Amino acid sequence: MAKEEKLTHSEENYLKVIFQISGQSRDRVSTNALADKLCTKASSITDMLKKLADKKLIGYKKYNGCELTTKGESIAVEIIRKHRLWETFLVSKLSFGWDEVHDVAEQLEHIRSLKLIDKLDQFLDYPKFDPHGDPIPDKDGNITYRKSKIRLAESAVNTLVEVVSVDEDSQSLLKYLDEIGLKLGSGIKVFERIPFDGSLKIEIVGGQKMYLSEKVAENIGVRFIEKL
Amino acid sequence: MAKEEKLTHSEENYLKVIFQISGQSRDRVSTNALADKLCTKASSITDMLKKLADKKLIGYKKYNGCELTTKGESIAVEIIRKHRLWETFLVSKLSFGWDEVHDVAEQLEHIRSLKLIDKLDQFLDYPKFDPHGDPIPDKDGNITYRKSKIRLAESAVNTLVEVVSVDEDSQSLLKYLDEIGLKLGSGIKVFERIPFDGSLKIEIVGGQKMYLSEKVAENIGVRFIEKL
DNA sequence: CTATTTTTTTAGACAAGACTAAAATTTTGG
DNA sequence: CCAAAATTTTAGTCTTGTCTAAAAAAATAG
Repeated sequence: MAKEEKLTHSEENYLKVIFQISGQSRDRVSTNALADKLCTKASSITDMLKKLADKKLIGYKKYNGCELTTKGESIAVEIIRKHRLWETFLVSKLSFGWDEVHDVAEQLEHIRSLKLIDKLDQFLDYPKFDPHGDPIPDKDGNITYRKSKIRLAESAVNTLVEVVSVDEDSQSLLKYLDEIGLKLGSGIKVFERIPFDGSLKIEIVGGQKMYLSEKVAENIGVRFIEKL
Repeated sequence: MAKEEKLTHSEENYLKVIFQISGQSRDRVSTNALADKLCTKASSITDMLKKLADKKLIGYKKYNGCELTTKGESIAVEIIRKHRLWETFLVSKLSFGWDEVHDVAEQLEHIRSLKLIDKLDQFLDYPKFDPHGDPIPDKDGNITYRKSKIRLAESAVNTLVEVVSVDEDSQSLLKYLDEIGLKLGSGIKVFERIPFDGSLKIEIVGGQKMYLSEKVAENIGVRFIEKL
């Protein structure tokens, strides 16, 4: 049993965001990157990084960013597990839209209860993915990433791909995707990439032909299905 | 639309506890009573009462306790609504025991979402009472108290009564009631009140004959059924 | 390779919410 | 009615997490 010093919501948030920014590759995370994502000033970040380093949750070297320790990572993953399970609950049981769950889940992810999350997981029948297509870590913190996932912005032209995830951070993006009828599982035919602005000429299978900006395409995860 | 200044968890807790202590009769609440219930020092209470008074959530006069304003009361009732709905969720959907829900609900009651609570209410099919038998305020803040409810400690001898509520504050009480097989809806035959310590000789209908201490009997709400 | 720009850290301040110790007020008991 | 006891408030301190402004280090450009 490690010492179960409990963290504040704020500390938990920092760990979560460090995890998210560092990505699968576990890169070191810069102070400014955190300030951006957390909407605070760099000086506040520095303060907190010192505290987290004291608690052995991150490695931190002045002017050289930080990275999670094993302990810090396992806490971060736990928070992400909670976040994604709650999102799943909100969508599948309370019929929230996928664009409405993020803010509420940001609050719910900090509820402390040994029992609650496992019961919720069970109640939801052990879902593997959340409403945005992101994998839900299991009880032991294992995350099974979809190895074949790429960004729509990077997919080749003249291919058919399937939408497997969308970035959940922006409500307005999700609303827009809703409007154009793009969902998880949708097929997308990629016809052409416009050199000028990187936008894509596509067809949502069973739906409309249209152009998607590069920025939108960067926030959509797909897997390759076939050449056209 | 009133100004929707949002309150901290702490402020919400104060309002909730002021409501609970003042009871149906809306009595003024003393500083010490709050300190006891909130497990803080009286000086901390004074500080907070000043803040709440500034925000017009309570009436406060030095050395004379406080009482909720209309605005404060409606916020308190909202928190209680959330608390009781979450408890109901935990017990009826996640199969928590009635003795396990209080602490988690104390956290969940502070989740802020316009939509969440109404959706939850709907999901639970608009329950009228929580797992401890307390009434759940409706969307508009109306609470329908059971007018016929008395404390078991005060019920007459040689009567049959029905358990309609138990105080939820103490996990150990609830566990004990579980052990002796006492539930909401249980019938209790009250045979005798021992003058020495106020304990009661009872029979749980369909269960055992036994003695209940006065302290336990004070925490059980019942309604009269018939004379024996 | 130095000068400027960018990033990061330090120093000092503040608000929230708690605490302790001491002072003030109210209540109570003879 | 006055003295002791209980309650409540004030004053000053602490921690957490944020901020601004200024200093320090690193990165970049000519």
